Order: sequence, then structure tokens, then C-alpha cells
Amino acid sequence: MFPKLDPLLHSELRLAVMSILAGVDEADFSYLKKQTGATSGNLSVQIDKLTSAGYITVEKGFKGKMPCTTCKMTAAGREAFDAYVTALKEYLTTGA
Amino acid sequence: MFPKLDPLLHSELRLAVMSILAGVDEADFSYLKKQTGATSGNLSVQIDKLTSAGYITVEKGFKGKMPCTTCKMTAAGREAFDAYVTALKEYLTTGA
DNA sequence: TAATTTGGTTTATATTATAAACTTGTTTAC
DNA sequence: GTAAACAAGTTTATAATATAAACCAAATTA
Repeated sequence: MFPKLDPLLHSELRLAVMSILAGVDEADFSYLKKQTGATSGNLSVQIDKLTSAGYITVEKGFKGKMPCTTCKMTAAGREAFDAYVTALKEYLTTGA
Repeated sequence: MFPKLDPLLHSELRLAVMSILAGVDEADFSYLKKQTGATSGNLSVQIDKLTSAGYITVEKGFKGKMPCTTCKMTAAGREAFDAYVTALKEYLTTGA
């Protein structure tokens, strides 16, 4: 009845990051930080987790002289996100 | 852009409980346990939290000779649930 | 009447999210 | 030119959370 929710996505900040990446091809650290309102530390940690899970890829480069970390959703990430959305709907529609 | 999600509802088990109660007037402990697949301990704790938050009320009585704990969603709980669903939608629809 | 089941609660543990502190390098102001 | 402030993160510590394990009391069954 209630499907298990992917714990990697059932997290406010990680979900926000995935939501952004789902609609945008790629986004850098600063952009994600501004959009989510998260602290750098928190964002850094959650990006790591999404990367380890294979849900996103991270590319480190420079924009001018400044370091710039760019994130991109993977196919696996897209699948997981879609599955999560589907699963969650079971919880949001009351049984009535 | 991304509204804060009520942490009391952003929990797999509590959300499942609220989802059930949203559609059913009232439900007892055993029923909730069966429907959610949760352990008794976990369910007990989460019911406490929802009660403390004023999202549900708990009535302890007997069904025959057996103790029976009945849960019911409050108006505040309903509001919180609706607000949570609304907020969550911001996360589920990709920005694209 | 001894063992098992029902219906839970309490307590302990392991995970998680989050913030605080720190690092490296770059601008800007003096 | 150098000191102060800022950008872009990372690492580490802490606080909160979810979950399960252990426990308890009463009722039922063997």
C-alpha cells in the first residue's frame, strides 16, 4: 500500500537539488546554493551523497579564475526521481 | 522558491499514518500497524509525536477486553497535511 | 497453569541533517 | 605591495531523527 520512499531523495535539500537539476541540464554550486537557500556545508555534503548514489555527476572546473563546481543529473538520477514522485503520490492522495 | 517542509510530516511513517487518517475518520493502532507495515515501537513513537503536535488525537479504550488505541486526525492536522502536500508539489514539478 | 499472543511502551542505537569551523585562493582597499 | 574582505567549497562536530530491540501487562489458548 505504502511503497518505500528512497531515503536518498526523501530529504528536503537533496530533493530540492534534484528538482532543480531535473529541469535545467546543469547547474553550478553557487546557483544551487542561492536557489535552495542552503548553507555551503550542507549543500556540499548532500551533493556528495547524490554523487555517491550515482544520481548526479559533478565536474570541477573554473569560471575565469574562480573554482566552479557544476552538477548534472544522470539517467539513473532521473529514474530515481521519477520513481520517488510516483511513490510519494501514494502518500499524498488520501485513501478516501 | 522551495518552501520549508513541515518536518513532522516529512517522515515516511508519520506521513503514511496521516495519509490513512486523512481518509478514514478514525483508525486504531493495530489497523495502522498492519497498513503501514511498521513495528509497534516505531508506530507508538510516531503517534506520540503527531499527538504532541496536535495533528491527531488518541483515545485509549477497550475493544471487548483488549486495549484499543484509536487515532483521529484533528482540524489542525488536516490543515498541516494539506499545506504539506501543497508545499511538496513545488519540489516534485521540475522547474522546466 | 504454562506457553503464546495481543497491544502496546520504553529505551538504546544507528543514521541523518545541519551548522560551525576551517582551507585555499581571489579581489579590493589602502 | 600587503592587509582585509570575499568566494567557493570541504571537513568535522553536534543535534535531531528514525528505527529497532527489549520489555511489560493482560488476555487467550493448549
